[in-house]
Amino acid sequence: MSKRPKKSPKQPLVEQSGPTFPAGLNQIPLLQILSAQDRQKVLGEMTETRYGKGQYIFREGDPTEYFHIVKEGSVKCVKSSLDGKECTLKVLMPGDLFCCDASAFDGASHPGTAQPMGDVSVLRMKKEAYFKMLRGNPDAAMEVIRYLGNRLNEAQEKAKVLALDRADQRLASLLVNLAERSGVQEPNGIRVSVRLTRQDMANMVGVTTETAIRIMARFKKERLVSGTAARLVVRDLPKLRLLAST
Amino acid sequence: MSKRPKKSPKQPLVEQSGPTFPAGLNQIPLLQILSAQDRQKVLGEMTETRYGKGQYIFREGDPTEYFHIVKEGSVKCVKSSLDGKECTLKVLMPGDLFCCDASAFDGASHPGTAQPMGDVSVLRMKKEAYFKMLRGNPDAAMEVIRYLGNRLNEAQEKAKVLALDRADQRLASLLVNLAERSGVQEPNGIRVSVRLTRQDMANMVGVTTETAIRIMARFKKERLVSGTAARLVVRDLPKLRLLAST
DNA sequence: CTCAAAACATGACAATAGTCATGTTTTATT
DNA sequence: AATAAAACATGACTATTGTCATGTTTTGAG
Repeated sequence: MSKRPKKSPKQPLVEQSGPTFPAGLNQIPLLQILSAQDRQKVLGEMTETRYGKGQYIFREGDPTEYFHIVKEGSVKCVKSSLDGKECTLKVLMPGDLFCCDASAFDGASHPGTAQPMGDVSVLRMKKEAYFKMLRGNPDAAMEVIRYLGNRLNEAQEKAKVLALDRADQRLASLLVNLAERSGVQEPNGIRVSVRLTRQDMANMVGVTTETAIRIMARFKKERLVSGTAARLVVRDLPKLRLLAST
Repeated sequence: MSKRPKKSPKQPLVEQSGPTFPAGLNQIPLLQILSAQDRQKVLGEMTETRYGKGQYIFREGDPTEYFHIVKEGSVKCVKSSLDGKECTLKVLMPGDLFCCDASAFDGASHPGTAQPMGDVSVLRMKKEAYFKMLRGNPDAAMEVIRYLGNRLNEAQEKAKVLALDRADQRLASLLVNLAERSGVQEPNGIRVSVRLTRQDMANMVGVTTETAIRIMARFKKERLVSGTAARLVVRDLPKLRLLAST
């Protein structure tokens, strides 16, 4: 819920074009479903692009031309209101698809902004090629349906939390999700592998930065979490889970 | 956000089994996409069921066995928190699909409750038959992808509104949506064709019933709306739209 | 290493929305 | 038409969260 509009990006996008063959393409369910030859074909049609801090993958209102897959790093999906407040709807991780949906049809424009969180690498493909691929691969189409259904459930669960829970409960839910979905076990707890400032967390649960700071300070005092931003550790998952659903 | 748990339903479901041929099957994009013979086949595999007030189509936690289409009337998708508060995530209208998604896979259970709003008629189909149909009909699969994508965008827009807007703005958004999506032009405004009490509206925007009543009273005084429940009329759509995004 | 920017922190106060209590009106049902 | 149940309404008070101001600490770029 930050009010200060973000500075616009300075550098042009660093682009590494051409067919992408090797590397960490495991982790991507959609590609693994394809037969070896279909996968080669699809990879030949995809371009890998890297983005860094301060850049945008695309912005709210831009025309929709590509289907995307996160290959490395995290990408946040953000929407803004007219008065400059913004909220983060989803953090995409490697293997996540975006613009695999309706916005990609109908010649519409992007309903939100996609922003890298640190350095990321994204695969993308012209939407026409993507649709053709889906039509020719029932397995791929079913995988996309499964994926979108999961995203829809997730989004609805998020709406429920926003509608019914207090700020501290929403933050607790967020921490539980992060620990479960991107947590790394450590001696003193579960470290969240994505760099998240209090402001980021605030934007994810619909509160002001000050409120997020105050609640996190309380959580820290109660030994539920420790650390900030790059070194955020969940120390008591059960208690947080309890708080989230009380 | 009602706290009083709803009374459980008394009557068993009224069921009208067997193949469903005629009637208002226009309005259903997914069926219209199919070839005449595929459509006949699918209709032969679908069962029409009617539900009335106080009944449930399915409840949160029930096992997922069927794919559903709303044929007549409106269905609300509801989630509850442990302490009995509930929120309405979506009102489904004729042509809307539900359980077309991931929850239907994985042998999972329903993430929310589906409740008729007044009398409704629903078509349903065993999920195995549904999946088989999708695999054999790329056009149908693409339509479901398109549909799910739209639902996801809608859910994310809803999350944004819940995260960033005040109660009166959220209610204004709701009224704008209702007027646009189920509105009937009338001499003094746009009547909302779904019966909606203040409590229903409260559950849709994540406020208490009292707050919804107070805000609606204010809107009435300002001539933005008139009427209650069965006769809710939006009198000044532009002003509401403005308020929603201010 | 330096220094500016970003992130974190905290207090005082204001605005918003929830809670509880109570009463009236409307709506269905017999 | 009678009557019980829902829905609508309103006041008084409380809890939660936002706003604004100000200061400290941490981080990252040069």
